[in-house]
Amino acid sequence: MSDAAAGNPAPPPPSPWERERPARPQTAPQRTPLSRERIVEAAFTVLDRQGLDGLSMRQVAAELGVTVSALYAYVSSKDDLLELMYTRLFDGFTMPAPDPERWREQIRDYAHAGRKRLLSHRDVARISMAHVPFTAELLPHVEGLLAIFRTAGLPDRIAAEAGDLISTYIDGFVLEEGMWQDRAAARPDDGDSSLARPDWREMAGEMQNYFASLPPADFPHLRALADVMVSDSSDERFDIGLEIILRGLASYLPDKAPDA
Amino acid sequence: MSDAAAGNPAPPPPSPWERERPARPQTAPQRTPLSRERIVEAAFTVLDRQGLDGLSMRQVAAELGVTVSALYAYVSSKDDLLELMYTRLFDGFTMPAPDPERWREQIRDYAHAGRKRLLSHRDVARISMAHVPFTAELLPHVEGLLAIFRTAGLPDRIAAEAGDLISTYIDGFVLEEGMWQDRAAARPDDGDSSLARPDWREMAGEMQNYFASLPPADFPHLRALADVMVSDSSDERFDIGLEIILRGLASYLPDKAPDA
DNA sequence: ACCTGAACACCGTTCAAGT
DNA sequence: ACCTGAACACCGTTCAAGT
Repeated sequence: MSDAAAGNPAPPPPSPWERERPARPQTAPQRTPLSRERIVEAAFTVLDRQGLDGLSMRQVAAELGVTVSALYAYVSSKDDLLELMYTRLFDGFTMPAPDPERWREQIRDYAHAGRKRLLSHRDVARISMAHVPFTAELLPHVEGLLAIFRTAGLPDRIAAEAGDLISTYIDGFVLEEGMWQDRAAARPDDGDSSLARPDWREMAGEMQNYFASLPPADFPHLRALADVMVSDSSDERFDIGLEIILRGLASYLPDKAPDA
Repeated sequence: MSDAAAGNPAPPPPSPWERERPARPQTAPQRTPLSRERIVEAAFTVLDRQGLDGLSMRQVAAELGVTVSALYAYVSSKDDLLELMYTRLFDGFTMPAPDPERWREQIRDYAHAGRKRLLSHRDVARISMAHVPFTAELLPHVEGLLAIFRTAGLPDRIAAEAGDLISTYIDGFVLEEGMWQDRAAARPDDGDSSLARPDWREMAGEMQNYFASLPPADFPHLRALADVMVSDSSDERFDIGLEIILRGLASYLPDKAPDA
């Protein structure tokens, strides 16, 4: 399903924020030659294996069996590569036509898809937080999001802020999820049982022990909330925060029931 | 005004997330010797001058007129230094005693103070986003925040999420502010007029031009919202997002008027 | 047309050695 | 007790040279 078929508008001209990139080589591939696509793919492989801090141009080159300098014929800088990775996360992601009767549900779907996207590769929330989606390829998504808010009847100044608000929420929430996972993975607890699967439940237990060890007189509320903070799953906690935002937005709708 | 005088509880024992640090040397200073405090101060100087990407241990050492290796007697790693900087941002910041009648105002004050803190040095929002305030020094602030929410009457699961939500909002908002400023500063527009003062208004004009250049048929909502997105000041936009969250939270209060 | 090799100017961190 | 110097194993980026 192409963007056009899904009703998404064509990408706009490049914005002033976009880095210029070297033109893509147009020759026919002979023997799996390098390409921007292959480089991005290799970068995701390195990212999942080593994390963002271990993602270097040299590692990407090694992954491709090639010298570092070879990459610079296709990619103008590491920042350019990161922007490419950021953009690729949105591949195949299309915005629905705005339905004023279902705007909450549409935003929920958008948020869930966004979180899923950010969880699809390690540390991509960190990459996402460092980028603003005002590039030619991503602007249609922003448009689609604003369309939902405005069609729902939100005042313009609220709709304008709402897009940023939920995008920031998604990025920030998944970023924190990732930090917990990293902390859990970094614990020298049970040796190298599994390098790729940090254990959330183990970390939760440790958190709970820590909160329980706090002086009750000094931290009554933290102790009272420790159970719910830890026992709720990430999915549940994500939905709770999302619902707070949705209710806040709904409060600006002119003449509907306050809790539709 | 000490923490105790303000009613803030004493710092708890170190949590499992905290990096252990070398013990602070207890000798009397002879001739402005190194110290953790001086290193952090120098780090902020370098940060403001070169940004987070230009903040290196070597630059900090140079700022102090000292060899890099000298730093490692006081600071166990660069991450440790960053955590120290993060913690220092909260110095002198105390939470008010929760007042259920004024919880919205108290949260607004907290958010404004938080944003001011993040704007006090360049790129600190990026540092903040990479840290979780669950260290001994910062836990009292979390406690104070949760106290406001719970005392106001919010259900536990909402209160537990509310702290994260507004903290993420503050960090994310200021992070974006900083990105715009960096973009504006990076523009090779009018030479090196002033290295320290990126021009928000210039960037806003450029954004507006860009939005105005979009195909109206494809981006009706973006075009419609471009004016308000750009003409509102950062302060106004921050307050709007904050108010959306506060209204969402208020909707969970049991028996008050929905719009107190 | 595509890639290599070598170089440049940096990093964080460690550790023996100086005073 | 405090700091230096040198080294190690890395970085991103450039550019002449190979094929």
